[in-house]
Amino acid sequence: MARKQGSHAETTGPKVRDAALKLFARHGFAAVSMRQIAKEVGVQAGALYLYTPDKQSLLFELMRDHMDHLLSHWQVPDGPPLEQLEDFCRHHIRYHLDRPELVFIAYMELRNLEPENFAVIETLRRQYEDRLQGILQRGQQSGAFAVADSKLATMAIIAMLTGVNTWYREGGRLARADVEGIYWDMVRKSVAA
Amino acid sequence: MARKQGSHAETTGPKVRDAALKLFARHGFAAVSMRQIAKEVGVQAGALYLYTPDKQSLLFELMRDHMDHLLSHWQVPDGPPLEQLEDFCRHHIRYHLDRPELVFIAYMELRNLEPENFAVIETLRRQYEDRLQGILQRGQQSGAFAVADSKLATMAIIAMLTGVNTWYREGGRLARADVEGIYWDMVRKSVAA
DNA sequence: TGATGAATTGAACATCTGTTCATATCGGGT
DNA sequence: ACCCGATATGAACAGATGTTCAATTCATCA
Repeated sequence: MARKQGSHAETTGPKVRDAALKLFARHGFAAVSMRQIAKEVGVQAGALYLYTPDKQSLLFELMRDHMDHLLSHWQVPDGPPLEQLEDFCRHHIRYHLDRPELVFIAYMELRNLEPENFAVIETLRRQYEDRLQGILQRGQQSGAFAVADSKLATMAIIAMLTGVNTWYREGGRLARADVEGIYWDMVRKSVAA
Repeated sequence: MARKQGSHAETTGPKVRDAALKLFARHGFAAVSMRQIAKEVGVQAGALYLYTPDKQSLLFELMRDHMDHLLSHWQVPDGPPLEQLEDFCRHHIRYHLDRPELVFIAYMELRNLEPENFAVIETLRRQYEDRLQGILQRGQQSGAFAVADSKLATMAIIAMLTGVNTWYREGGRLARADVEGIYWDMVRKSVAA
């Protein structure tokens, strides 16, 4: 046995990525073996190394691409701080509910990154936080918000919004739009002047 | 070689628990081997089985004891909902800042629990959430709060408060009391009528 | 049709995994 | 001083781990 029928790098490559995403999210990076990923793809373990230099890179690239996309997918819009904050909150929830596995990995597997990789992800995450903090600071200056500490408020809001992924289930009691609205309402009030 | 000088079950038992706590928090359950735990304790791997039936129990008992203690350490006090909520928030932050490792494990290692163990921890966690939800519901009825959905608000508040562990560092810019006060202020406003 | 390179296998590597157990030594009570 | 149970060792188990590589088959283009 060797090369399989219908085999293509353009097909197998994404499959490897998807399998890793699914299994890392479900069982955790450390608990998933290369052989399990290979089985999910429908290939032998050795073939994975045509698509990734090693297991660590599989995790790192998943996280880096996620953060890159998160940052490029949304910019702070023009407008008053209150509108910017609403846009941030609604986008954050929508984006996170659309990608529960990537979000889960990005928050859970930081400690499994090698130091250099960790530093890269930390920088990207920090950029995202800084956008929110900027909004809060400008709103504080303009009198639209009353936040005692913009950094703490940033962390508090992000933690609160990201938490939606721990309980939201498709087809549950609340629709996405409801969730979005209720969270935004809480955030709005929490920073209100 | 066999039994070591100064060996005592009352000494080694807690050491095993502490080593597991420290290493699980730092590297994750799946990434830590029994031999690493043994090394941290200063003992051979086989000796660990004098103190735990297996690795899974080590994790489960850590989590169960944590949740038991969390529940017994605080009850909803008498008084108006606003005061109950403040007590909850301040206690939650204090309790969590005092036990960063246990908290981290309790939130990160749920998926590494075997189904029966997971069910036990889920029940305990649910009890804790229900206390907060009860406060919010009573406040809603009395007109003290305006929460669109008490379950969602419960999850939002707990996520926000627990998030303090991701960024707070001892000796940083803010003292614990400051953090407690600022978080409480945000929560109070977020549910305000 | 034939050749070339891309895609994959399957075996092999050394090392690590959780757990068990016969054996040995230590601590404390008599 | 002696003994027994508590406490530990260290070797052994069978299997899993990430990764490499020669060998092999397939897809594609001349």
